Amino acid sequence: MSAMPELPEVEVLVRHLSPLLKGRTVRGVEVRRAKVIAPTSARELKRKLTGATFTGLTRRGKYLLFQLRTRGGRGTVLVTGHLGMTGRMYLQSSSRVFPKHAAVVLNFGRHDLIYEDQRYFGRFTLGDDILERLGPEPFSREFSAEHLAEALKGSRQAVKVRLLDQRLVAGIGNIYASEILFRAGISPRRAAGRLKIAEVRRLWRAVRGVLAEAIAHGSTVPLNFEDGKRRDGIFYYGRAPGAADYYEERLRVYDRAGKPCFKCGAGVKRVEQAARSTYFCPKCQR
DNA sequence: CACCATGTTCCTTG
DNA sequence: CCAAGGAACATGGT
Repeated sequence: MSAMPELPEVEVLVRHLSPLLKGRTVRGVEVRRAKVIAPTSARELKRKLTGATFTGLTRRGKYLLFQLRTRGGRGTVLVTGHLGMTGRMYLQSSSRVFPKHAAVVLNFGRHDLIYEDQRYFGRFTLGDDILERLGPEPFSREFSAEHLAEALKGSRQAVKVRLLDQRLVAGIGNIYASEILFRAGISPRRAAGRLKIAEVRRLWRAVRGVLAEAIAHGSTVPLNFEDGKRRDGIFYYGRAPGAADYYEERLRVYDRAGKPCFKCGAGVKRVEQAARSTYFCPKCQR
């Protein structure tokens, strides 16, 4: 399976890129796919970024937030990035030959920041307006068990589908939604508003636990974005670049239809919810 | 060759 | 009006 960036993957990437970008000044901006910067125009992006210096990179949900200082040092520039399903961002030595699906390239002189995206579902836009639509960060104080209970209350929607709503809590995607419900021992098909208090608490703990473990694991895998082959070693599986046979399964249920549940041995099931795959153990998850 | 995969936004239906 | 579901986006893998 290839890599789909959800909160943990973006967090690991941000930790990796942040120190590499800090202090670098943009010398050139190449937009190869206007779609990913819309509604920003290429002209505007170039004008704002050229000569600006990176001061910080943070994460909000699955979004990356780039912060820069303008040439004179007076103003600030914000750029919001999203990796969609197939986006990658990495720094490499400058080259006139860009990767096939390079969408935006920032040149720093001897190095380039490449944003490539096979399907161009991601984004790289000026401003941070989009972040206002997001609910709380899962590790923030604001995301409490009470907040979760309140957000689920009265909803007849399946709890799995609710977890994907970025206004409820930011950063959970289709893969970790299944993983979280498996850990919580709750069926993805349960109506969100029907969960008992104890179940909501278990779910809340599982959200933090699953995401935190994924970040911790991803942080142990050395990143190597310049080997030209696998650029997704950090995602979901721990596979260190150059160590082809090091393979550690991290996912407990996702993509395991028909295989035995790690807890009880029963067969993992796949169902479709809101046109997305959901995996769960019908015995462990009620 | 037909179908499936991920995330987000937008549109339609109930 | 809101909830829920599905399509569209683009590409490659099976």
